[in-house]
Amino acid sequence: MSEKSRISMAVIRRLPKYHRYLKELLDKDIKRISSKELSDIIGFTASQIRQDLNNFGGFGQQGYGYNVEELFYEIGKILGLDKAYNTIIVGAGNLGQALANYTNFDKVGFEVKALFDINPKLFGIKIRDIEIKDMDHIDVFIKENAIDIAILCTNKDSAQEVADKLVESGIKAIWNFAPTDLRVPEDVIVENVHLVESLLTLTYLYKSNDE
Amino acid sequence: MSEKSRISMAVIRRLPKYHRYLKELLDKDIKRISSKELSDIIGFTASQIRQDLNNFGGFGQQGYGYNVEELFYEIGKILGLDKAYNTIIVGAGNLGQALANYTNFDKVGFEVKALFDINPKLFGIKIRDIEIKDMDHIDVFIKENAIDIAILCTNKDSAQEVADKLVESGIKAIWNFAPTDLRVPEDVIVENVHLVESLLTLTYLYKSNDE
DNA sequence: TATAAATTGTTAGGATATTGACAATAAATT
DNA sequence: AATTTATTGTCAATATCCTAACAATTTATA
Repeated sequence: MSEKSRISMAVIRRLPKYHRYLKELLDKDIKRISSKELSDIIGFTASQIRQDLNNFGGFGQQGYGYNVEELFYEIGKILGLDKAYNTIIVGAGNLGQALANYTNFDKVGFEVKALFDINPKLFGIKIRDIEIKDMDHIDVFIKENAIDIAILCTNKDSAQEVADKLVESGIKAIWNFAPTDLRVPEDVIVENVHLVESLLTLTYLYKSNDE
Repeated sequence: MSEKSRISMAVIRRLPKYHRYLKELLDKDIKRISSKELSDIIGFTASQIRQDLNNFGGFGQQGYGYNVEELFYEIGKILGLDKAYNTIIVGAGNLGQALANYTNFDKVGFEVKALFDINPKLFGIKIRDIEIKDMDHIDVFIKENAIDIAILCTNKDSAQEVADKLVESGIKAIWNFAPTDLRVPEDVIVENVHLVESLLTLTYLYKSNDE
């Protein structure tokens, strides 16, 4: 059961960024890096980097720094990238279809097993070999295909209803693109991508920029 | 010029959420709301709500609460929604095209004036009357159409180069969907939507959930 | 109209997050 | 081999953010 995490969300949200930058270093064949050097490229203070990493273990070595390959691997493991994830996309509108086409997720081990929609006209259509299926059969599909993550791309009005159905079917992780907040049981994780909120943050900053 | 903002990012990122919830109240014809009631539906503490709002002025009234319509309007103004924005989408791949189709932005006053790409096969194609144009002519278009915001949907490798071009053309606000961090002058605002980072946050929490 | 109830704006206190400093230790240099 | 340099992990100090409390004031009730 969900033991209260001692790691703050601030730290957790920085982890993927470490992972991304370490991947770039790895691609450039850089073998080692100090917190100071990493600070220069990633923009966090060296102190913060050391403290963040130390939440999970002493990956570095005094006088040397961090081994890039090892650290990349370790952070990947912390993020859960030591396993592959089966996902489905619920809502096969523009955004759902675009995400089905988005291959950046594949790279890190996410496979989209199917899209679901309520519109019969879409049933059977394939996006990159991923078939759009009838929402009515989603619960069976989730169980038979060991789906870990549901990517919710419906409109605002259907989102909660669909989320309820996903939870009933045993889904424990929802990546929510619908512009609303979902009510789910405690043991279900929801990560929101609220595009409009992001855009309004941009306009706020844009506006404040020349005041 | 960019006077140092006294409002913390934590507050700024909550504003769009207030705006969204107030819109819902407005749609339900609710005329007034107290910080306590808002707290119950939005999930922040009443104290935080009052303090957040008070950064921008005393919108409430003792013994009464807040007038929903007024507060919605005021927060909209704070977020810069008292004007319309002209935008372009740069990179007409799946994501770019999906965003061109995404009508949720229109609702709050954003108009996509054109898409741009380097692929000649796409030139002239229209998404909802929005034409895909040749990237080579982007600078002229930006100036002639008073573009405020560029929505960057290229791949990682072209992102910086394209951003440079946008900045040269006078763009001061970039909504970045490319999975990389952009280097831009101080007076250019970048708001990132790093989908992979969001997804990895989800897997982290998912994994930690049953440990 | 007088009193009670509701609710804000704001101050102060507490919690959390970030940064600075440094002893401990490894690597590099002489 | 001894000395210098680099760099971590960690503790302490600072800064930021959030919550609790309450006087001031309005609304609702008697």
